[in-house]
Amino acid sequence: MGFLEETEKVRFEVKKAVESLGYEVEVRVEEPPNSELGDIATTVAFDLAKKYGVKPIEIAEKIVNAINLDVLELFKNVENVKGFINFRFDPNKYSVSVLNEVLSKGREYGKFPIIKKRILIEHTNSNPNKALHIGTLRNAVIGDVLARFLRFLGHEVLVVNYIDDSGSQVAENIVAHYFMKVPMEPPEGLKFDEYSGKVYAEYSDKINKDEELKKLKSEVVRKIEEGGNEISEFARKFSEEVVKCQLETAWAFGIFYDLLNWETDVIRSGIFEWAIKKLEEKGEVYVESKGVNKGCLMIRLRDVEEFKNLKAPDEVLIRSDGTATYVGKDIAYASWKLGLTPRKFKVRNWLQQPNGKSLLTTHIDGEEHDFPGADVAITVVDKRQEYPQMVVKHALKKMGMPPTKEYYPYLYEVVALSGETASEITSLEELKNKKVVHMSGRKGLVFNANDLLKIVFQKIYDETKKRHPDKAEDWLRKVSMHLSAASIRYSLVKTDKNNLIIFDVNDAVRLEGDTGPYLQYTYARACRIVEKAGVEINSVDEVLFETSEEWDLVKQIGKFSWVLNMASETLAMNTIAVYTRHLADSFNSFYEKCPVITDGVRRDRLALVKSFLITMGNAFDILGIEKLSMI
RNA sequence: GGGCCCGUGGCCAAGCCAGGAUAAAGGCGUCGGCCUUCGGAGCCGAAGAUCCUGGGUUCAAAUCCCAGCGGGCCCGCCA
Repeated sequence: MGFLEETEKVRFEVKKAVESLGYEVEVRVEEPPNSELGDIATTVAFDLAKKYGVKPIEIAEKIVNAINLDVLELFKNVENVKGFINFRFDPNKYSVSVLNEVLSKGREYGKFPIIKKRILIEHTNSNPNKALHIGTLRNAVIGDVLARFLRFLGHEVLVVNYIDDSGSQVAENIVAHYFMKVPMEPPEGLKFDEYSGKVYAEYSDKINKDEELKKLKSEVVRKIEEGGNEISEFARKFSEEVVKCQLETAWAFGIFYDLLNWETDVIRSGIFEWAIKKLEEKGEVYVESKGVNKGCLMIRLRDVEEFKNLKAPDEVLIRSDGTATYVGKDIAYASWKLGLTPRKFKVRNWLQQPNGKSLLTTHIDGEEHDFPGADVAITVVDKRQEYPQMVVKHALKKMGMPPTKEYYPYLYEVVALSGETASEITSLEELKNKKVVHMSGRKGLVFNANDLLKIVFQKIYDETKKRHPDKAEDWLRKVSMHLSAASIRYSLVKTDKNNLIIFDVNDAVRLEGDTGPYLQYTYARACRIVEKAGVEINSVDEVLFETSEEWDLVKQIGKFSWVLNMASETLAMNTIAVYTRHLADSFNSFYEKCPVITDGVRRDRLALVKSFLITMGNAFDILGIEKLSMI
């Protein structure tokens, strides 16, 4: 069995030994700082020392003597080192066990028993009036990896993308196109989503600084919400055009969805109305009679402990002009996610995705969508939206969300630009010396995901062609595309979600070191060995490993499910990316030192290479990295 | 005014939530090696760190607590 199972066995045996000595304590196991000391360790002796006033070294000695090593078949010994109790694997036995586990489980390797849940993951959530940029891409990649991961573990996962088609951003584009007669045709060379982003940047300020146009915008929002009129039809068509472009970008990165939820449909389905009524019944909303929010429907939040110190904790749900705010609609939408509302969306098939699955979209003319509600609703949103997400969470509680349900805002830090990159894309010299430049759609200061993909692709294509001058153009393009997408995905997911990413183009096109191409290169060179060996191998009886590189690789492979188990608790997807790189590092060191094919084929080493490929492949599936046998 | 996040070699960064062993992965960059054996997008080696500062808790602190400093963000009839 793998590391996860063996740590559990050790924990159990240590606990038994401790109890046999008449003590009671929680036993924790960990990895020693270096493998000279052992493979699994516990500091339980120190805990007992504190709790019972005994000497750690002495109690550790007693525990070691009380442990029945016969039960721990894969271990060679256990010893007391200054109070630390260290277990050491028998390398041959553990290697055989790990390799057979991997070879027999294949694509299932890494899974562990779970309590299966229905999980809804919402990600991407770009306003449908602009192209995806590297910030929304971080959102989409994190969400996609989460979805792939939770599916891999065996959960039932529904991936949705919320289309904010009734907000003020789209309304501004509609004012520009519909009333100010800005043409709908993008100029040569621009996709529709890129074009609409430019129109938004150009007209947003104009509209908001002009009272007449602002009134028009408010009217547009109202019309869009009402539906069944010329403006709402026009707006839906506009948004659909943008969303199609955004989807093409997402697909290029291997990101797919199950359902698109349109904000206007939150209103038209009656879900919004239901949610407001529910809050009214509970006495949690009121109409403001004075001050800046006069005439608005507010939700009362001043009674919530964590909002106590805010200047104005109550939040607007319906504006004085009768239109709904984003938060208002999001509360209603969240009540649907968790199955609190009896109202249903109507949905229909919209597009066929390149992964073969069709994409559903909410639509007024669709069929009723049968979704019983998720146990857990994960919303991937950037940190700036923490406050409104908390509002949603508390509103759900006020509506009577059962404690078995969980609303989980999955927060991550944004992507900003380095001064260098910001000044390059805007030709504004003054930005050059800044360390951080935040992107802004309104200012047109954004780095689009497509543009990044093009730049990375060019670099990778040139490199691939140099290495394979005789390969067909089709192959070169396909492989380069997979490498480019993986490269960008990896760079976005390997960083801790709480860290601000300062994006710099020069760094983004790197192919060496801690990069996606490095991982895929490693995978491909392992494929070459298996191919050349030409020997089927599905199990091993014994191994003759004698190098530390072989042993390190076995241990790394064995740790996969242990890493996934931790990730399932923290939902920190970067830990899976970091593990995957460690795994590649171990393989490359092994590769240099340990030939598999010499006079004949070393069967044990070949089994190790195959096990590596299976493990790495499963990790790639979770990270959304294509498994290429040649790059 | 209130709140959240980040601070680890020149730069980027793992580890922090669940504290341990002589205090610390990896990458970029710098320097030196390795293609007549499975792909050099690789490997091996060297130099480079007051883990922001000061207190505290503890047998043990990069990790937990408190205060401060520096950077980013949120508190809108935007989303």
